[in-house]
Amino acid sequence: MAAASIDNAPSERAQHLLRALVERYIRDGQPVGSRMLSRESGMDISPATVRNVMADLEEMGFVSSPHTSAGRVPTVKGYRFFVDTLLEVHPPSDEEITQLRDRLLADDDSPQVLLTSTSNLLSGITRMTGIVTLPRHENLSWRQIEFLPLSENRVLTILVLNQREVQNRILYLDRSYSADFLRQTANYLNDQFAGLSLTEVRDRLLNELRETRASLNEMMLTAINMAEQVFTSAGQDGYVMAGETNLMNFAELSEVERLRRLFEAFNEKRDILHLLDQCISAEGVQIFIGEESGYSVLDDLSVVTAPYSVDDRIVGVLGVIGPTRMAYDRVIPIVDITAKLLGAALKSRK
Amino acid sequence: MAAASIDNAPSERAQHLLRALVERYIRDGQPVGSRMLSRESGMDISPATVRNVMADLEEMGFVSSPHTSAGRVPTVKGYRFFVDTLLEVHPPSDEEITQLRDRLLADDDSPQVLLTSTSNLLSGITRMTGIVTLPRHENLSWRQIEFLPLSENRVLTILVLNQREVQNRILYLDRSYSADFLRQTANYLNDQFAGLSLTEVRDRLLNELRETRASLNEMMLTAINMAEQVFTSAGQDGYVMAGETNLMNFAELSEVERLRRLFEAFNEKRDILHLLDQCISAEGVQIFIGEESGYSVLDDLSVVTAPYSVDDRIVGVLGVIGPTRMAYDRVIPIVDITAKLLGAALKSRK
DNA sequence: GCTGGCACTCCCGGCTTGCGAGTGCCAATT
DNA sequence: AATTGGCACTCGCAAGCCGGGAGTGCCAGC
Repeated sequence: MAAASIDNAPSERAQHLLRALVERYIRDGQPVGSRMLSRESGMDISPATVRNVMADLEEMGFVSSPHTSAGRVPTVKGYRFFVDTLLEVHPPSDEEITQLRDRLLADDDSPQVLLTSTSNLLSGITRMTGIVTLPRHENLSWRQIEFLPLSENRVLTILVLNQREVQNRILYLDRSYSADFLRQTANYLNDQFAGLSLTEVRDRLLNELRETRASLNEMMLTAINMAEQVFTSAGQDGYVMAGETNLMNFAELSEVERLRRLFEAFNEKRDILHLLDQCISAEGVQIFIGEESGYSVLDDLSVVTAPYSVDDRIVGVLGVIGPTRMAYDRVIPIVDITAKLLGAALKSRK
Repeated sequence: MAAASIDNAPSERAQHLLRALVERYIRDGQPVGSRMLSRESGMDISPATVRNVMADLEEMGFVSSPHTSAGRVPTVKGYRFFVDTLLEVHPPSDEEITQLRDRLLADDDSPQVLLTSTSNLLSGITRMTGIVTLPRHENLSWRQIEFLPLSENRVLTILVLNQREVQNRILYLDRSYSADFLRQTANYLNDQFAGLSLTEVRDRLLNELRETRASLNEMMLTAINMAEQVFTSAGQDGYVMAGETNLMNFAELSEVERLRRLFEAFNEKRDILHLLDQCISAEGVQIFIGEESGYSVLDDLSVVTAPYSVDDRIVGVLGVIGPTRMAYDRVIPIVDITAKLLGAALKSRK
C-alpha cells in the first residue's frame, strides 16, 4: 500500500486535490472525475496520478464514488476535513454587509420583528433556509403587574418584565373581586417585587403563601404561573424560519417524500430545536454536516449555526440550513457576522 | 347530433353517470372508463351506451380524456356541476363532531391559540391544509391605556381594548417625562375615552389636537397610531395555516416546482388572503375549483371556505385547501360546522 | 335507441442498444 | 519509486423498440 494510506492523515498533495474536489463538487453538484481534477487543481499532474490519489482518499474514507465509473464525491468525513482544515473563508461582500447592517440596526423594530428580519436576511443572502431561535431571557426582573376586571369572574392580568417584555393572560376566578381589591393586590405585589428577578419573586411568593394563607392566593399563584411561563415559553415556542422553499430548488431534495418529512420536522420544531440547543454552548460558528446531526431528515443537509449574545451572555442561536454541498466559505462568515449584528441590535434596544 | 348535446343541461341519465364518474375519480384518481361506469353506476346499461353518453358529456365540456384511449376525467365545469347540483353531502361522523366540539369549546384557550387549534383540526380531519384568517374586530372599544417609563426617553405603552385585546409598544420621545406626568396623561386619556369605539376616539383626539396644542401631543399621537394599528394589523398579518405538508402526499403535486410555487404563495399570503377576502361576503360555504380561483398556483387545487361570525357579524373566513379531487361531500359540512363552532367559541370568550 | 363487435389509438413497462464518462490496472518511462 | 499513457472494463443514461392492456369511436344489427 502507498504511504498515504497508512498515515491516517492524507498527504499534502492529497489534501490539495481533496480541496479542489470538494470545491468543484460544491460548485456544480456532479461527481468529479480525474481528468477534471488534473486540469483544475492547478498542480501539474496527470489524470492517472490523480486516480491513484483518489484511490487512497477513498480508502481513507474522504471520498466515494456513487458507482463504479462515476467521478468521486466527498463523504461526510471529506466535508468535515474540508471544513476543519482546508477551508479558507470568503468574507461577505460589502453590499451584503451593508444590507445586514441597514436592516438589523434600523432601530424602529420590535425584537420580534428583528428576529424575523434576521431570518429573512439569512435566507435571502444565502438563498437557503434561515433560522433564528427566540432569545431566552434569563434574568428577567419584575417590573409591574396589573389586574383589570372583565365581565363576571374574569380578570385580565398584565405582567411587565424587564424593560419591555409584556405578558398578558385572562384569569378565571372562583368569585368576583372588586376593582379596589384588585388594585390593592397589584400595588402590594408591585411594592414587594419591583426590580427583583423572577426566581426571587417565585421563592418569596411561595414562602409567603406557606406562612400567611391570605385571600389573594389565587392571584398570587397566577403571578407565579405567568412568571414561570415567561421562563419556559420563550425557550419553547422555538424559532423563526424563513426561506424554507429555497430548499426545494436543490437537486438532492427532489423527492417529494424527503421534502415532506423535512417540512414536517420544521413544523414539529422539536428535533430542530434540540439540535440548535447543542450549539448554544459553543463559542462560535458550529457546523453539522449531513448525518452528523443525528436526525435522518437532515441527511444531505448541513446546518451552520452561531450563538448570539447580549452583554456577553449567549441568549440564542441562529443559522442556515442548506444542502451539504453548500458554499461554506461564504455561509460561515455570513452566519458569524449576522449573529454579532443581531446581538448588537438586541442590546441597543434592550 | 343527439338531443342531449343540444340542450345545455345534460340528460337525467348523463347526470347520473357524471356523478358516478366524479365520485369514482375522487376515490382513486384514475381516469374512469366506460366499462367501470357501466358496472358501477347501478344503471343497467352497456359500456357502449356509456361511451355515447360520455361523448355527449365531453362535447358539453363536463369531462375530458387525458389522451385518446384513457378513460374520462372531470373538467372544472364537471366538478362545478357535480358540486352545485349532484352532490349530496355526507354529515361528519360523531367522533369528528365531538372532536371539534371538545377542542374548540374547551374554554381555557386564548383566541390566538383557538385559531391555531381550528386550523389544526381542519387539516387533521380532512388530511389536507387548514386555513383560518384572523378575525377582524370592527368595533373595538377603548378600555385603558398605560405608560411605563423606561430608561432615557423611552416609554412602554400598553393599550387594552375591548375585553382582552392587549397591544404594547415602545415610544421614543424627544425628551423624558416624569412618572407623574405620564400617569396623569394616562388618567386623562382613560377618563375621556373609556368605553368609546376606536373610531370615536380617533376623531376626538384629532379634534383635540387641533384645538389645544397641548404638550401631550406626542403621546396622543401614539395612542391614535396604536389604535389604527389594531384596526389594520389584525386584518393584515393574515391567517393561520396548518397541515401544509399534507398536500405533498397528493399525486397531482408531485412536481417539486409546483410545490415550491404553492408554498411560496402560502408564505407570501397576499394572493391567498385576497381569495379569502372574496368569501367573507358570502353567506355560507363557498368553493373554488381549480382555475376558478384565478391564481395559477392553485390550479388542480380546490378551496372550500366558510365565513365565521361572532354575534351575527362576519369577522373572518376559514377553510380547507386540497386537490381538486377531494371528497367534497365530507369536506363541505366539516368546514361549515367548524365555522359555526369557531364563531361560538370566540363569542363565549369575548 | 341500445348493444356487441371490431379496428384503432395511445400509454406504459420492460428490454435492448449505443454512447460517454470515468475507472483500475499494467507496463513503460523518468 | 513515483508518474504516466494506454487499454479494457463498468456503469448510468437516454433513445429506441416492442408487446400488452385499457379504452375509445364507429358501425351494423337488433
